[in-house]
Amino acid sequence: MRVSITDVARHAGVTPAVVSRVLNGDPKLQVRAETRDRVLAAARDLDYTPSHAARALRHNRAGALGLAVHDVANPLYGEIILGAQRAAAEAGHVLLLADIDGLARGDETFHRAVHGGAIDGLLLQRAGTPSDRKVITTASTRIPTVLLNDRSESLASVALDDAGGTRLATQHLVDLGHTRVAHLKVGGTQRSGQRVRGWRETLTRAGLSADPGWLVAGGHTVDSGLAGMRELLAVRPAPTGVVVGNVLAAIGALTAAREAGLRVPEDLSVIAFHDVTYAGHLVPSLTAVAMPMRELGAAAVALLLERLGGADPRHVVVRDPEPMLVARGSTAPPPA
Amino acid sequence: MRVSITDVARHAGVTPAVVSRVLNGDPKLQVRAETRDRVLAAARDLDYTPSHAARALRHNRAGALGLAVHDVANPLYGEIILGAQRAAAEAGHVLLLADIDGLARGDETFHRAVHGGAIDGLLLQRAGTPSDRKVITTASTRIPTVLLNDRSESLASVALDDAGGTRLATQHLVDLGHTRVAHLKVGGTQRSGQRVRGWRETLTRAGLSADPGWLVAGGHTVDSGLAGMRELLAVRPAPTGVVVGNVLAAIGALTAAREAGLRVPEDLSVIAFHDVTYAGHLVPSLTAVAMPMRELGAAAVALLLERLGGADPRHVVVRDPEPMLVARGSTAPPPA
DNA sequence: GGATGTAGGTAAACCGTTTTAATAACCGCG
DNA sequence: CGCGGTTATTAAAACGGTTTACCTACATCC
Repeated sequence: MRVSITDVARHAGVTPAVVSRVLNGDPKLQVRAETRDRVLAAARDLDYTPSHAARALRHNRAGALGLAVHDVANPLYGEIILGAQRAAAEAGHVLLLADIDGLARGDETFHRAVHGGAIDGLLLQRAGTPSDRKVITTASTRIPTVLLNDRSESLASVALDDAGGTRLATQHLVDLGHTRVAHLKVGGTQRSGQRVRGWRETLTRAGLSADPGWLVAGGHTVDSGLAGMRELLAVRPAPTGVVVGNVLAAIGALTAAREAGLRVPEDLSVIAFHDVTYAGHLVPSLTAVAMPMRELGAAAVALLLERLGGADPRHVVVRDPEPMLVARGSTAPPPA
Repeated sequence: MRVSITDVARHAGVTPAVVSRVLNGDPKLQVRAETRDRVLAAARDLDYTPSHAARALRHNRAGALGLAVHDVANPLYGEIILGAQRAAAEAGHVLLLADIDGLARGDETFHRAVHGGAIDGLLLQRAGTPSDRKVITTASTRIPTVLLNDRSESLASVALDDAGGTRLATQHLVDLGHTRVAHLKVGGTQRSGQRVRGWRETLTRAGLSADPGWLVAGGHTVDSGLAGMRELLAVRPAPTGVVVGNVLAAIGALTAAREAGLRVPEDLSVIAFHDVTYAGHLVPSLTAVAMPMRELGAAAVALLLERLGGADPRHVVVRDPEPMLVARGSTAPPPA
């Protein structure tokens, strides 16, 4: 049996009201120190924990946040999830995980969770698929929603300093002496645009050309990077360095280069946006720009809680810590 | 405002009781078809969804399951999480994510979630750290708990066919003609023992020696694989093939071999337990035994639900689909 | 025509907390 | 001694469902 507040009350010789008010520190409560102590002792003795459901019912808030992503198994999302989970726990909220593609397949559980008030707010990592739209409309009309890695006019959102990170990556290649630098971008989202901007600006500022032919669409999977790189390798004049918008895509890009008989970094330099633990163990080891994914997740939770507090939706860019260049073996000066 | 069951009742001209019983399909309810239709129509028109909290309070079960892992960002765990999440959703339960190391650091949120009845049961992927013990004692006395990738006498548990997978990997090397096959095991857990058994049995059955010197402890990180492999490379007589207990450790092992000037697979064959999407893009591409991680997650949820239904704890081994050999470029016949 | 049955509901308690308004006990004061 | 003012505590409603027991028509049967 659960031990309820009534049990504690009986044990302490008071009514449930007193127990509740003591335990929650009601400032309007006047109570003798001795009574307070009896209540606290009883609660401790019985190992009392308030019922989550009863609280949720009474307060009309669940103390839970939802997190919906496309690919739980993607290590980058994993970092976001970790950051979000910790921040939520710190704030006394639990984090509930959902799978966007599952949801959109008419997953009734999610609908019930949102409309039934099982979660107070939603973090959403969309990827531009049709599923996203469905999920957003289901959720955002009922509960505050925060977009991760994205920007929106109507909803709150958090993003990384995509432009800054790409600038850093591009500048690294420029500093090495590259004059023909391509960009394998990640997709058609807003953040992709920021990255393109970072790439273009850096080249322009260095007096170099940002040839549109060097801007090719990849994706955030190994295969999309492979395909994008194959495409890019056919472009003339051929670039000597490429900024890849995602670390998994970069792995595919390395494969494509190898297929084409190009040596990395001697013939072609590759630098990835995002870093992963094993990047240093690839062959060649992969130079990357590490982005604060964990902090992104934490910031998203903070923003969501802020919204739950009644604040207006806003857009936040996570710049702390800054994007960091991790120079490894896949970048070098261009061939002479 | 939320639309409550009372609103629906008023709209349909009946009492809340009828609405509840119609919507939940109470077999003991006698109702005219016309009335039933009115109720259903009202519920649809008002877009009614029952309150999660109220149900949870009344039924004394939350409709939520907890999943606690050590490393959310680990791609292997990601697969488990995905499988569990989908299975839970299918069964009408939501999945709640927790971070074991966070929990053990005196995370009050988790304690409140378990003791407050926010989750009905817990899936736990332990790793043999002291944190695990704390979490287990917190949870398992209050709610049914299922151990993932492990075995226990007192608790329910699910595991993979670790012995079978290792047999498959070892046999692959034996078939290629290797006679000196080492095993870089993953740790001190029960499942590690199963793998050692698979390795030993296969070699013995082939009339080969399972030299204790060829059994070295690694781990499930890149670094632990690196360290373990360095150790193994000092052993004489040197093995010509090695079965690595984890794919991340295998990546570290490849690095160690490269450091030592060994060519893979010409001088040394490496095969990993577990497969990941990018394994084919490593250099050399990594031969691996793919294990049904997603199904493991799903089976764990099924077992937990079974326990919630009152069944006794039992141990389940997920054998469907079977471990599958994915032959790639890191294995070849031994040097002549 | 009174007992019996059955279809079609309804009333009310209950789950565990929180919170507001009310009340009892006590005190000093005139 | 009766009154106002604290101080300490309580009673009760409310949150939104579910469920059991009960009630009311109406029809049936002998």
